[in-house]
Amino acid sequence: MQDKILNTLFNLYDLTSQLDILYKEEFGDILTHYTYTEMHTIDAIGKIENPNVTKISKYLNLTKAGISKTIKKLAEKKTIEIYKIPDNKKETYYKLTKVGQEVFDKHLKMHKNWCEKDKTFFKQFNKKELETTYEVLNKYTKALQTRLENIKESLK
Amino acid sequence: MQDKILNTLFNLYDLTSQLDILYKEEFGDILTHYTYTEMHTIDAIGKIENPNVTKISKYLNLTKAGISKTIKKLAEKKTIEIYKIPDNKKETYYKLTKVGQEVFDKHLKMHKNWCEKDKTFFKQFNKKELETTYEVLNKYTKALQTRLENIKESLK
DNA sequence: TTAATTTTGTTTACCTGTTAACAAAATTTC
DNA sequence: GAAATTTTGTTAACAGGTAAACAAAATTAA
Repeated sequence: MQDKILNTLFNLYDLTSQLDILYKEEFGDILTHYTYTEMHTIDAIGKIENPNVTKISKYLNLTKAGISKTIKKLAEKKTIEIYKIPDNKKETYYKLTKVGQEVFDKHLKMHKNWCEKDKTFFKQFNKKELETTYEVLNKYTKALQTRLENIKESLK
Repeated sequence: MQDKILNTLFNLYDLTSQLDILYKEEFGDILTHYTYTEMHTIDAIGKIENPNVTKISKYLNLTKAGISKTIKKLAEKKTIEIYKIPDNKKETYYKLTKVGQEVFDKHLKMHKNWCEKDKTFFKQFNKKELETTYEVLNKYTKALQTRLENIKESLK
């Protein structure tokens, strides 16, 4: 049974990458002009307060170098705007343009729609079942985390 | 609770990419000279019967172009050997060299060790709990698959 | 207030993957 | 058996990520 669970987790993992590919296509219209990463960067800029490269990269778990490049492309596409704050020559901030905001809204709407489907799906299970599933998954995640820490430690 | 489950799944997903990074490092020695993809290609060559580019790419869910490049590097490193079968000028086959076999064995050993830890971990749950978890995950995977199909269909 | 350190963001060189175009070989069709 | 199609594997151009080196600015320490 344990093997079955791990296998299913692997399948889920695999599915997610397919979702990634289709993700942006589901929108149609303007959204098809953005890659997966660009979409997420737009989303981050829409959600983070006074977003700069450092904050975005932390939010998306990507390097500053990577974000720096994506930002550049989005600025060229006029999806975002660059601005500076007086008395701060170091940091650069970004905000969505009108087009950027449209993309952001559509993305959000789509995301909500997706969550709605999830909600309907999970109704078939009772509280106990969901709690058990959560417990197993959560404990497994924590166990993996510990193993990971140990490996990192032993590499020092 | 459903949100908690999805969140945990996301964390698991994120963890896996970290595992990817550390994966090869846990071996030490010769294994540190191989990237994650190279390791998996070596593994595939060791496991597939008469492996060629096409078979390996299907096995690893990567494109033939990608495998073609990895193969080239592994051959340069003398980890694998290229061979042809008489009366077949089209297909090219690969096999592990002595070094390659060592890497393969070590990788296998490490993998078994990993599974052993999983086995120990899952002992804390009873049959019922594991079955419930499996059912939820499996059904969710299938539901996602269906959604994915529908999106693909609507894009045609 | 100067010096040392940290933070910020960019550029460079690289890695690993993709799609698309291709040539060569094998297979199928007629 | 010739022609059309499919299979096989390579290459080229590109996408999107990384680490490392860097300059400029801000902060901390002395």
